[in-house]
Amino acid sequence: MNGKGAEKGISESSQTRILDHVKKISYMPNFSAQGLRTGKTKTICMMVEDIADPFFSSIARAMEEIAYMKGYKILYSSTENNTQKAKDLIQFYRRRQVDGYILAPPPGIEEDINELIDDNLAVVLFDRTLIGIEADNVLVDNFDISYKAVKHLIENGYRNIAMITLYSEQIQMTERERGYKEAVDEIKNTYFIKNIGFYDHPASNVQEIQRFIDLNNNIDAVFFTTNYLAEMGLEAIRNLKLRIPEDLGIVVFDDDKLFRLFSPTITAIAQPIGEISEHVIKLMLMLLSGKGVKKAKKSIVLPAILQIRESSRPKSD
Amino acid sequence: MNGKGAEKGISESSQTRILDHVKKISYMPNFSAQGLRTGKTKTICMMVEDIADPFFSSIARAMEEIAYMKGYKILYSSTENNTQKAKDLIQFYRRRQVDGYILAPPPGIEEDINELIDDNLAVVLFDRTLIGIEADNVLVDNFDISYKAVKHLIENGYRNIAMITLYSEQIQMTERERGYKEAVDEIKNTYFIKNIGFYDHPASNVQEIQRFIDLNNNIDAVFFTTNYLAEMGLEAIRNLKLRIPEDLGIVVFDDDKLFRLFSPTITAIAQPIGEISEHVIKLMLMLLSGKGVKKAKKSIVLPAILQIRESSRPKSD
DNA sequence: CTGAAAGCGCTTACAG
DNA sequence: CTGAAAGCGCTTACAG
Repeated sequence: MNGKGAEKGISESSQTRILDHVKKISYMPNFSAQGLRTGKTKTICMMVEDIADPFFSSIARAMEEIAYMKGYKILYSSTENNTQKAKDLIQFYRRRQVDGYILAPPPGIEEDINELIDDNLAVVLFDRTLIGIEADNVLVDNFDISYKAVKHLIENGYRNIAMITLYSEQIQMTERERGYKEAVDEIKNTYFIKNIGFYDHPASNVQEIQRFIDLNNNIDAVFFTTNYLAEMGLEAIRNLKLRIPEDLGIVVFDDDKLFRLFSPTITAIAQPIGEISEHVIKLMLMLLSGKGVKKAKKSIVLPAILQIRESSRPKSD
Repeated sequence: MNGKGAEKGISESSQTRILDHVKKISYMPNFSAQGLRTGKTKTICMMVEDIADPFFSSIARAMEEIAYMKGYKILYSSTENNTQKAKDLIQFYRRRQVDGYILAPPPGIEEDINELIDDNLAVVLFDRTLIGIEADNVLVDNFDISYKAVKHLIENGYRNIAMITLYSEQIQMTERERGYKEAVDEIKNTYFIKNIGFYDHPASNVQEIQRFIDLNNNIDAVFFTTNYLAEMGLEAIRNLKLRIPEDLGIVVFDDDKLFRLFSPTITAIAQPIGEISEHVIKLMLMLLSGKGVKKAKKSIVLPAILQIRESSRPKSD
């Protein structure tokens, strides 16, 4: 029944007879019992900021598919970027003895992650890392693609480029900021940066962005560092009755299926969902198989793609 | 430790002493052992068409939150509307002894669902039902809101209204079609219906829709019965260089966060995500608590909301 | 090589 | 009322 009939020297006919009977009574091993005996549950948990975010839900879908083929099931949870909720979730999953942890970690859970690793549990981080943690991780080259995106605006004639971003010390965000700054530095211009709170009310954020754009009316382009900031920003721009890209060029970090259908279409940075998912699951399976546990941790950095569309087309003036 | 100290007559000091120690050694009961002993796993599975679809991922997020507070964890899976995959998943979850099944069922799994119910497992359906199944379910009034949506187009002066929908016998889709037909019947006009295959290649679907609109050039409005059909339809309309709503009014079933930011903004039917999720979890918890197991099954039908925007504004001619 | 027995960590029925 | 023992369904080390 474990597929080792041949090497154990059990006759073919016995094997078929037994397997037929197993099929007939539709025997299915009890998972709790297996879990109790082996300590393995064939379950991997995945914690992201928000499972309803298109980026994370697409990743979830892709990972689910790959993991399922390997006999693993994935449990999803949304951390809401909340440190305490993430800590609680980790405890919750430990009780459930999940085999592996795939995390897009919120800030402040360094210690909890290190405990997992110390206890020899499989951990793979993605989208971001935390300082002081040695874990396998899969990242996108946030700095490089952000630099390229802003550089693209510059090459198309935009000069006073603003960045609208979160108040955040998280590495994926600081890297995006670093890319923006490096590109702006090359034209020796000043930064126009507006920070938004993650937990603030969307309506007041729209107001904030609106005021920012209005006050800095020399701005001729905006780089939004996340999709939901862009959503609020597009509303602000609409309220201000500014034309895209004539009055304001736009580039957004994270693509959306609908951006290519906007009028004008929206230039966006597309993260390689499929590749990220594949690498994460591959690293996870390697850890679960026992290989690589003692090895040096791997950090995989993938390139993202700038989807150039109309919202950043060359300035005519 | 089970909170029954008082009624068992254990002194307060002993209680605190024990609980303190429990906390110190951070004891956590083993879930597999509990599951093995009690047959309960405090886990609910949820099977939807595609976890990356914004409608389903929003539902997932909302359900996760409610269930988590009640001590339940949710396992998600995408069926891809594939009968065999759904059957496999059900078997997979049975082995794992999940306590409850929340399903947006694909066609052809009637028997599997009835087996679950016969075995006294908790089952709640949502988004759609299947004929011949007696299970608790939560639906949206697809007929009513579709009727209202098409009626709204008629009231705004549109006369030759097309419907672009899936080839599908699923109840949520046939109800949307029925709503369309009832509204068109009232102006005694003909139906313009284009059916699309769920598994066809998106690019060829865009071509199909384009040809349909082009050939029936008297059409002055389109009702898209799902969000992804609208996505393809908007691309087709763009390719044909038709103006919305001057050349073609638009209403879409399922709202998208970005529809209000389009130019023009897109009129859409918004399903009550929060309410659906609450009702589903409530029914599920009722079944899991043992109440209502033997009771007649409940069918809850919720109203949806028509978000009227610019893509369906009154015709001026 | 094979089959019986031990034990994973709980919960609960039961003897004292 | 309380504490020890049985047993959930597996897997695997071990005796025969």
